[in-house]
Amino acid sequence: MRADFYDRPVLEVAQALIGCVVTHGGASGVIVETEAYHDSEPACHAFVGLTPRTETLFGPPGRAYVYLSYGVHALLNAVCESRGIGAAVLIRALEPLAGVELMAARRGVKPDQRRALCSGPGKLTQALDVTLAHNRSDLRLGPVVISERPARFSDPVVQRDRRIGISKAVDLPWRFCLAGSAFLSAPVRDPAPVS
DNA sequence: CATGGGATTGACT
DNA sequence: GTCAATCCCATGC
Repeated sequence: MRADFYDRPVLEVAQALIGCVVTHGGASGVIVETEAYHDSEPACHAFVGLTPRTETLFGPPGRAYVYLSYGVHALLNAVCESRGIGAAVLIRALEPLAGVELMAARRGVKPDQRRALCSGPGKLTQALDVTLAHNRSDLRLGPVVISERPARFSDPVVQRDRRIGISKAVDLPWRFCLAGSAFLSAPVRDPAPVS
C-alpha cells in the first residue's frame, strides 16, 4: 500500500479499501464492506475529543485502531487523515482468501461455511486472530497487513448505504459494500449514489 | 424472525 | 460506581 494511502478524506479511503486484502495469523481475506467514522459526527469515538482511548484515532494515518465492542469483540479499523484529525475506516466483512481451515477452527464453524467466517466486524477479527494488542500497529509493516487489490478485484463496483449497528448519525451513507458480494455482514438496504 | 445473554472497556459523576 | 458501547449467537416462537 502506498505510504500516503490513508492520508486523505476518510470517505475516499473507505471506498478505496474495498477489494484490498487483510492478512494476519496465517489467513487472509478481501475487504468487501467498510464504514467511515470521523470526529465531526457523534457515532465516532473521536467525537468526544482526545482521550487515552481516542489517542490512536488522532494519531498518524495508516495505523490500526482496535477496540473492544460490548466487552466481547475486537473491532479492526484503519486510522485515516492527518495527525490531529480523528478518523478511521471500520473493516466490517471479508471474503475469505487463504487459511480457511484456520479461520474455521478459530470461529468454531465448519470450513465449508465460508460465508460465516468473516461476515461481520467481530467475526473477521476472530477469524484472523486480531486482538487489542494490535492497536496502534502499522498496517503496512504488520503484523496485521493491508495490501493492494488482487487482479480479480482491481475495479470493484461499490455501493453506498447507511451504517449498521449505531445509534447516532444514523442517516449518513458512510457504509461501502462490494456490489453483489455474498460475504457482507448484512444486505445493502438503502442504496445511496456513489460520488 | 424476535429476543436476550454474554462480559470488558473507557468516560464521566 | 455507573452506564453505554461501530456485536455475535443461541434460543424459542
